[in-house]
Amino acid sequence: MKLSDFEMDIMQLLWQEEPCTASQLHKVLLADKQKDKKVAYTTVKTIVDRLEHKGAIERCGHEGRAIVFRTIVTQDTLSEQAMPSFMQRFFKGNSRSLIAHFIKEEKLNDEDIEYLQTLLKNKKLD
Amino acid sequence: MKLSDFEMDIMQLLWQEEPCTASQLHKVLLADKQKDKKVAYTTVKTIVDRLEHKGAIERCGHEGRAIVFRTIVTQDTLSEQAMPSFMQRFFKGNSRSLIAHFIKEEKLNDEDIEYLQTLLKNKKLD
DNA sequence: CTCCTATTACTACATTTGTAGTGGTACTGT
DNA sequence: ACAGTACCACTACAAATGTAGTAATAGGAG
Repeated sequence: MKLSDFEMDIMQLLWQEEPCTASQLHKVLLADKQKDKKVAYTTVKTIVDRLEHKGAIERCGHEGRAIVFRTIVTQDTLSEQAMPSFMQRFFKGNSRSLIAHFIKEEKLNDEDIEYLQTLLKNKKLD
Repeated sequence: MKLSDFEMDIMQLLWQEEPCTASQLHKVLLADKQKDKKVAYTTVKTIVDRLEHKGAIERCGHEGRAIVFRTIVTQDTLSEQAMPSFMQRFFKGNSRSLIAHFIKEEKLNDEDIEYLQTLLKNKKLD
């Protein structure tokens, strides 16, 4: 399943807020600082419709007249599908340099670092 | 600068092969095992034109009648731009779980692991 | 019960993307 | 010098995407 950027944004919200209605999603989107972009309710609804059509989400009830949705696919499923091609495009499939990039560029606190170190240690033992 | 998937593929080739012409890129694409997909020369040329138009690459000479291109933007520049939104979409900006995902899912040999461990150690010292 | 409003289903449309054809022509081999 | 070919610039077009309007109506407020 391939989702567009905006579709992924909505999925992101749904994973956090589900089950919820299209207008709830719309409100969350508008409330979201960080992005000044305003979209109309119908725009969100269109994306929700497309997600439903693609089988990424489904109806699971009503709230008044509004339809309540929940996700069908998990975040992991989607990222696992998207990851390889993403890697390919940006790091020629070299996972080491991808991970290195993130370790260098992203903010990590000591706890994060220790957690990742543990992961690496376990990986080595396999 | 936002590049599409196919545009990124061509950039990938260019970073490896530059400076080179559209037909050289086409040949490399066709030669590339892994993908059975065949594209016409004109398709590649169209993408090259679009990349030029977007300012991602530029002409740097001729080879017979053919135009030789080279990249303008670097891989780092592009991935740095793409990364935040990618992270956002797939990992809600949580770099720790992104890195964890890759450590768990990707193949890494002992040398890779030791390299990454060193990086983490240095990061901690900052 | 009636009216207002929030929602829905549907339609619309400009852009971007993937994909390729066409017509013209600058080189190249003979 | 001529023909063939490879390459260019331009155009085309369907599908996907971002974005939103419209008509109809179910539910809630009074």
